[in-house]
Amino acid sequence: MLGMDIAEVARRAGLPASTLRFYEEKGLIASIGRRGLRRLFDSDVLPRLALIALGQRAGFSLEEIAGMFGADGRPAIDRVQLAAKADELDRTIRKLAAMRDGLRHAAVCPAPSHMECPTFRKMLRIAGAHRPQTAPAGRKQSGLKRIGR
Amino acid sequence: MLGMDIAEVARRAGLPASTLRFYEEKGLIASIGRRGLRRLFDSDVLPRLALIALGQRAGFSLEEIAGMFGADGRPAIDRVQLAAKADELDRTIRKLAAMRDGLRHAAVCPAPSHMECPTFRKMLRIAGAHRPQTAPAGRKQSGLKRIGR
DNA sequence: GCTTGACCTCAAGTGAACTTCAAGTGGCAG
DNA sequence: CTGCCACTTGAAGTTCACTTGAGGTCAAGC
Repeated sequence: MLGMDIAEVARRAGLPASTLRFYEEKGLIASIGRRGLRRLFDSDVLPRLALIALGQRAGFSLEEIAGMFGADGRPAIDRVQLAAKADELDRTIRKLAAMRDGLRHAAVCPAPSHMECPTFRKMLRIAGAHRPQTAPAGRKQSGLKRIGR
Repeated sequence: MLGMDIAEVARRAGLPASTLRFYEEKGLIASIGRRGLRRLFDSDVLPRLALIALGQRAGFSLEEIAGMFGADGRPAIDRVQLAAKADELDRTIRKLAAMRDGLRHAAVCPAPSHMECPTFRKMLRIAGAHRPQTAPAGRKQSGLKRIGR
């Protein structure tokens, strides 16, 4: 098929065309040429978009994701970075699980107010604990964002 | 002690004073008065801030969190909403766990490129699966954000 | 009495990730 | 050839959660 146009990529990836153009501008994807004004994309853009979506879910920023593609255009992901992200993800999962259990308890808790429930207060302690004030200027952006649209 | 000033609240909560002023403006917290120009806060602002932090971690927006406080100023959180959020959190956790396992595998995978690894490709499928294009205009903001700073 | 420093207000700026808009272009049907 | 319409562009706008900056006030210390 020698190249899909942006509309087809958009349809197949479930993303608006504007997002694809935005990604191209950011260097996350590349078109293989034009037909008239229209971008043509190789079909390998689809797994690449899947990888981008994956990276986003895993908490990488678009900029970080862009850095994961080597010069050859194929993913060249640093294995150390991957392991670090996995560890970070693991810590996040633990916190979220504690949170989920707390929420679930609060949803059925017989205490008249959530504040009187020991489980709820415990959850507050977990949530409030150890916030390292490492934000000197302009959002640190190392953590997870916008997981699970 | 009849009221801490903003600096003390900031210190105890580990938040900058600007954030506290911002939260007050948004109706998330309230000062109990002034000493001169300076805001005074009751000590109950601290658990309240913990609850706000918790809500943020659990994926609620500040606006949603503001809606969780009843007229009496005490948390009046809808139990149905809590359960729904717990379920959402649970789905997110499952995805993240799959992701973590995939990342962890990729970090040690012997395949020359990640793309040639079946586990990695499987992870891509998980990540790329079923994106409901429910984003008509201007950020939906219902998902998790900024978990685990 | 003057300086200092911590607070005050209000407006504007930041950053990520997009979306929206106005104006222009290209290919194809009629 | 003309119209149409889906596409193109670059610039500007949007949202969220804050932060920063300018200019002001006030209580305490020297």
